[in-house]
Amino acid sequence: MNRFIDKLSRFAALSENDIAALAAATSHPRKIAARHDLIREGDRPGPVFVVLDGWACRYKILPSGTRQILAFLMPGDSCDLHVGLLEQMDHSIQSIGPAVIATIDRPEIDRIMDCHPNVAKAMYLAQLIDEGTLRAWITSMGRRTSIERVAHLICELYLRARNIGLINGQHLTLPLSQILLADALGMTPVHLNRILKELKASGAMSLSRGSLIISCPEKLVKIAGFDENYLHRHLRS
Amino acid sequence: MNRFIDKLSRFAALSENDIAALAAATSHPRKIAARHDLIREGDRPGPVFVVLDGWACRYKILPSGTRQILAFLMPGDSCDLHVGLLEQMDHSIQSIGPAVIATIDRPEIDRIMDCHPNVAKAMYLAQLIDEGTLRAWITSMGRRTSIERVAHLICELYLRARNIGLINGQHLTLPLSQILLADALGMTPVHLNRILKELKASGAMSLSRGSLIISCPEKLVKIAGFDENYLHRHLRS
DNA sequence: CGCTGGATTGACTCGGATCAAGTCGAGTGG
DNA sequence: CCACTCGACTTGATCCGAGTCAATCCAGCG
Repeated sequence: MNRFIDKLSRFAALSENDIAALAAATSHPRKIAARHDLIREGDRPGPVFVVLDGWACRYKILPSGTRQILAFLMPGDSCDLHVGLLEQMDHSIQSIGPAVIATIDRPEIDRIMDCHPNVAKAMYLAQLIDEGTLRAWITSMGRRTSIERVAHLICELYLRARNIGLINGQHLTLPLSQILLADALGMTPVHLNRILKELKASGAMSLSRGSLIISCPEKLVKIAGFDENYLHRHLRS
Repeated sequence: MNRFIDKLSRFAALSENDIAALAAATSHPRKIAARHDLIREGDRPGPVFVVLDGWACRYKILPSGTRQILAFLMPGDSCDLHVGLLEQMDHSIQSIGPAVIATIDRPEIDRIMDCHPNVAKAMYLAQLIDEGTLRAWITSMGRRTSIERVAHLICELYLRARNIGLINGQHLTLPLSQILLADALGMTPVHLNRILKELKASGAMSLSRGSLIISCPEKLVKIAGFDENYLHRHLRS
């Protein structure tokens, strides 16, 4: 099972040949320990990373020492195609738990993009969705209250996880500590904890020790003011 | 003078031929009134927009009616290459003042990207920088205090404007009302006004009626904790 | 000259940060 | 098997940055 291929297959019709090329490119993944930096801000970008299993995150550390998480990478997600054009990274990428990561170096990426237009199309779509997600995060941070923001992120993670078949029933295992979530949401862990309590009390959802249960999706969506359009699950035909 | 070509020329060595193709593609721009939506959230994306003169912004409106500005587009900036792949826009784009906008439709973009690899490279770089900017905004909203956030945005706008030759001396004309800036920074106009007063008092900068003067760049950079790396002005050779 | 939208200032409120103690659970080693 | 440790989670008390509400000022303009 290759979640990267699964994901791209949902974005474009891939031929046997396309799939074989992707399988070959990701056929030598590495196992990565938890909390291991794949690349750090300031480093010169190398190959493209593809998360085959486990979760990772993009983040920045500020002069004051605080951290802002910029994105969560789930199984199947990859980082920018063209990073190789840059002189240095403007952020870091770290595994969250233990993970399985493939790397595809620049010549191979270029070859795949040239010879497999449908793969290229799928990767462009993935990138557009990532960008839409960045914009949704800005919107959350700027204009949503903290309970809306938390609910919104949970909606996003739930839908993304469901897209790649990570859900059983209404239950999802989120390998994210409250500290991690707080760093993603731009708030303190203390406050996040209280908000989670509030969400639980409202009957919308509960999250404890990595186990997320959305007891009332409608309620959660309503609290979040969630509009899934930015995840672009309906594609242009 | 074509600011789009100027900008791309700084990202890759363009041949006469490359430049001619870009000039042809942007040879029939339209004049757009102030505060005019080029495209709205939910619309089906059409051609790629290129801002030749004037400023524009990407934004989202929330259910509560508040607005979050997601990016400022300055002369030379364009919007995503591959939007055409999407079924609908996840945000809107609006001119700020009167603007001159060219549109390049999908077949032509595809042709240019295919036949002019250096143009393609330059556009990929532009996109990577836009993405880095989105991440910098998330970092600002999540982890910077409001004075740091304001100073950071001003640093960014100043540098970007300088890159495209919009500066005379230390003076820059920003066609942005305090309301617009507040919507970009995720704060209220009232509070922004007080922060601007504070920045003026500190001797770092002053902004009045669209006229920005950075009286002490070092001070401003220090307040912002500004690191320009995300603008990627030094390119890989 | 009056209208209008942005800029400015003051008074008050409140969401979320900060500081400070715990509590709980999973490993770890004796 | 139990004590110890370490991180994450929880909860309470207090403080402050920023929002809200409201009045006023000001410049451009029909």
